[in-house]
Amino acid sequence: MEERLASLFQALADPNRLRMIELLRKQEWTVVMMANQLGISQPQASKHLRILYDAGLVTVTIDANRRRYALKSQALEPLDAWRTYMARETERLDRLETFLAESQREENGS
Amino acid sequence: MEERLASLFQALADPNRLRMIELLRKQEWTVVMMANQLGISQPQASKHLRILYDAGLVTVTIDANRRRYALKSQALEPLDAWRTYMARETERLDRLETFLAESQREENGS
DNA sequence: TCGGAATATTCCTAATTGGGAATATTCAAA
DNA sequence: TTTGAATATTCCCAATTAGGAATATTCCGA
Repeated sequence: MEERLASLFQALADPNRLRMIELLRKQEWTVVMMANQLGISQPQASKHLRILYDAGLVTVTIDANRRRYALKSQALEPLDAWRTYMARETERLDRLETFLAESQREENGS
Repeated sequence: MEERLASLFQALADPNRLRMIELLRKQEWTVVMMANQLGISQPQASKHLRILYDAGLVTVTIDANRRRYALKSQALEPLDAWRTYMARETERLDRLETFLAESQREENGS
């Protein structure tokens, strides 16, 4: 269950990969473009993009000598769903806390 | 910059910690309660809660012998902000892609 | 005051990870 | 066909991490 979401978070849990994803918002990037933009080595760029690919966060288009990496934006949707879920339950918690606090005051007669 | 968000994701990048946060939606939990609920050892529960605490995701109330851990729900807000940011730019990208695709068709005269 | 419960911490180990360096592969261009 | 660019992969190392076991500390209740 949570393994799936945890591995999504794991893929996002690196500054360079977050920067990659943010760059991919705007356009497709090749590995070397990405490496230059981020100031990291080409192998590092390849590795991080591989991790994003394995996590289903990007797609690859083979274009002759190059690979064009693109954002698979719907891959971030589980994150939204989780936040919605959390927000809903947290709201319920807030109501519960209010209720309990009032009950407590009544019990204590104060 | 992204380091901050990356470390938030890092704190969430573990199934047990995700489960903890989900349990904390509903009520406060002590370490032993949490360990029993998740089927993990007490030290493991302590360690994971410590990580969540260091990430600013939970608060601790010292209650005599016990610690009551509670969710600090606003700590998840940067996540929402990032998603909003990403969604906005991605939408722009979608429009750009449509535009480029049309330009391409015009260039190719097809 | 003493025993037990609740908790955090430390030590250890196996696994994972980020980054560097080197290299193999593929493909386009000369 | 040869050269160079683009990319992925492998090997290596240092750092981090999850989990188990043991233990120290704190505090409540008998």
